[in-house]
Amino acid sequence: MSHREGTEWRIRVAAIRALAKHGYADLSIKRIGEELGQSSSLLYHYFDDKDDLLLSTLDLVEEEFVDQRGRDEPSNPKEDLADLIDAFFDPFSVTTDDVTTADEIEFDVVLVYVYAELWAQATRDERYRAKITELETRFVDEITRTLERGIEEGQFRETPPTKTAEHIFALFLHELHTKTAVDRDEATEMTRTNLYDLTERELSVDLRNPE
Amino acid sequence: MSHREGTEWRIRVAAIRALAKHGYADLSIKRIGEELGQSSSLLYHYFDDKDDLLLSTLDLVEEEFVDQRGRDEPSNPKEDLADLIDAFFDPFSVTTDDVTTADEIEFDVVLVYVYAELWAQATRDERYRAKITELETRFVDEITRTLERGIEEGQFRETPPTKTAEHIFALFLHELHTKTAVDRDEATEMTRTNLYDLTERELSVDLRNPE
Amino acid sequence: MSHREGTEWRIRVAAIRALAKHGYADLSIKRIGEELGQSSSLLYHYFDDKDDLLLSTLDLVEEEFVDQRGRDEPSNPKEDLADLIDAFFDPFSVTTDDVTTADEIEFDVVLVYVYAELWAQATRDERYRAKITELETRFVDEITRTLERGIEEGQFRETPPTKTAEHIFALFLHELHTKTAVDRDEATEMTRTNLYDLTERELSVDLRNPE
Amino acid sequence: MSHREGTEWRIRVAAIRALAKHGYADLSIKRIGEELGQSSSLLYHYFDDKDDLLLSTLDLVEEEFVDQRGRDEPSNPKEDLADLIDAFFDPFSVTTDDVTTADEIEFDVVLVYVYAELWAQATRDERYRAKITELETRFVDEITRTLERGIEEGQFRETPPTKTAEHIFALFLHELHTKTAVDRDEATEMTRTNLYDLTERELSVDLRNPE
DNA sequence: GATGAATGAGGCTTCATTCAT
DNA sequence: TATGAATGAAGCCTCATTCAT
Repeated sequence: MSHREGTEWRIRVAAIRALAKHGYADLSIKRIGEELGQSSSLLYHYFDDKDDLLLSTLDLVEEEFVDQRGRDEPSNPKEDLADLIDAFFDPFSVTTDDVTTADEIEFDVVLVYVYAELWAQATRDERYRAKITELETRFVDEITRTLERGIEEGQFRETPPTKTAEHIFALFLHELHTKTAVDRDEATEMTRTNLYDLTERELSVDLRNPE
Repeated sequence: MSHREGTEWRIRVAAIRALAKHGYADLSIKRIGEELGQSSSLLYHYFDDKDDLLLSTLDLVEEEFVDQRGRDEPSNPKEDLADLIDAFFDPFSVTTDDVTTADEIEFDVVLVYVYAELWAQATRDERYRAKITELETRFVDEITRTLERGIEEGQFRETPPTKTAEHIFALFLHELHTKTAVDRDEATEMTRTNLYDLTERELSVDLRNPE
Repeated sequence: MSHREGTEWRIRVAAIRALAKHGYADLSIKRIGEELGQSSSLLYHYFDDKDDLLLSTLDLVEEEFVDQRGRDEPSNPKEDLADLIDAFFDPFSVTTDDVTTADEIEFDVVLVYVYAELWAQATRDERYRAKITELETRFVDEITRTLERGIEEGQFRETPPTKTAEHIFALFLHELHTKTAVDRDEATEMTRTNLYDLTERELSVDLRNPE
Repeated sequence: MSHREGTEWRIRVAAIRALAKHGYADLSIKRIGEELGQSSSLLYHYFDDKDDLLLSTLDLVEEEFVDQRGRDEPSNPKEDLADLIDAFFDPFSVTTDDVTTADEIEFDVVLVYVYAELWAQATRDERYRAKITELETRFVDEITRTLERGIEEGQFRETPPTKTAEHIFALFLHELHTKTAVDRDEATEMTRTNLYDLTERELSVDLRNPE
């Protein structure tokens, strides 16, 4: 995949890693250069300015997401839904401390943290908001389509797919938030339970016990 | 109430307003001074440094929250739950643009935006994380207690209160996120629906149609 | 005179000296700080930015000019004209090398060099152009008024005062230019001759030989 | 004419145009590259560094000047003087705004603006001063020679040619200055008048009314 | 002949903070 | 209590230049 090579791509990756490590508020051009292992002024050959680079970072998050999603052919809705949930929850097995400290974190882990990091910017900058909106729309759409397929195929109970997809996404956010921003261990334990209860009730399907 | 007066309190309020207006990443001592209408060096008489002030800001968020909660005697669990939900959703009738632009925003509106603003910091700074954790614990506890009271009084169906409270909180987060960080109107419309469906199903109570 | 004191005034003076020493193109905030003997960031307490400071510099040139002019009561037109010419030519007894090297140059000498330095900016920046225009207008007006007085009093021959004043100013520019920008010694020697010939012919008065 | 071709010549032209457009203080290698439409690093094949290029730029100004002058055989001194004056005044029919904005300005127009731009540099850099000195000497010499021919042929009154030539040049400078650096319309109108009065008086010849 | 990658130095400006008053 | 003066560090970005291709 050609877009996974070249200096421009390396800079974007460095920006993402630096963002995960230091956070948006403490992210400096200098630190991106350090993460890159090259002169910080180099990035001005490839991006207009800091904002341009950071915005493009969100494109990379999306590209990765698309690549990851497009990898497997959709087949069994129930399994697809389970996979999607796992893919979302997996990164959180890596703790925040690891992310802010370690040097070599797997990329999909880092991406989740970057996402959380840029929420706050989306509140004030419409460019960030537009990108994040698109990303989430895509994500929720994919859940919705999986639900629809399951309903068509009679695997899931009939339920308003959009509403249920949004509900699932809400529980994802809860997980993301409690894992990254607070120390409420009892809460994080509850997310999956609530998620499985939800699917059970809404879809009449139990994702926990694959028979 | 003594803690609502004096220069120290005014500084904290100014910090909160400046935080809501500019965001954590673009919050400077100078801007707090501007919001305060006094010299920025004044705050060094009352706080050790910027961090100290900002941290103390979270105390104020908590104080306000406590005051607000403690105002009314708990009475009817169903009504209490409905009030709690309304209190959370109300601030979002004020748009993000208003918050970042206007000068005189009602305080409880500002607080919600500040809260979203500080999530990201909590990821990296344990002091923020501790405060936010405490705040959320308190908030979820209150929901839990309300549910427990309702169950005791037979107003709600028997349900694991902690789990359900956490589920309600997840939907609160969803609302907070979609209202502040993305333009997904269809999503924001769905939050309340999901919330009411949840209470109906879990608690066998319909908060929408007070008979 | 109160405007001749205080940090703001000292900064403007430092800017002027640095401008004379290094020239507009090589004038940096750092160098102004060095000339001032204080931190370069200090100037941001008194001026919005570099441009603001430099523009204000021209105000100082004007203030000095006004003060200098307003010092003596106008009396004898012939003597006044001679004084005015001397005041303009005097600074050029200090060579360019002195200005760019020495530390303590008399202020009215420096001002002339600053003036030449900012011409080029006036071509591109209307704010500079406006200030320089005003300054020159004032200067030529004063020459004009002196001529008018001389004509009224019968000391000078009847001549269109505006046109002659402008002609005199043209010869001033010639002096300024040849003294600062080129090594054409024969030209500089000729300026005064041309100037005296002009007054003799136009005004029927010989400024060289006060009888 | 070989010196009017090739990449080196194109680079010099680009430098001149960029100089006229942005001014010396804001002239960067990058901008020259943009004006050239090629990579900025190209110029390091033809010039040692920025200074070298800019200095060579003045050679081009001189070459153009020489070409322009050498074009016609000197014939009638009176007509030659009139032509010379016209050639100097013509470029100023193009306004400063045009020069700093438009893309395709006639070359002799641009040259005048470049000349004014480099005065300030000549004050501090002897290499610039040497070139500008030579250029002006040549220019004034040509005026002087024209005057001498006119005197020899009896077309002009006997007058010290050097002094008068310098006086004419002073009025040229006045025109250059008022047209480029200030908004003093009344002054620019007066320059020609003064110039014609001068020739009439000094040379007993009226350039305005060719009978 | 021509380019794009790369860099270190330096540009302007904002920042958090201290201090004397 | 409150302020304005003052500063050093750091921020983002542009610059002139070199080098490999």
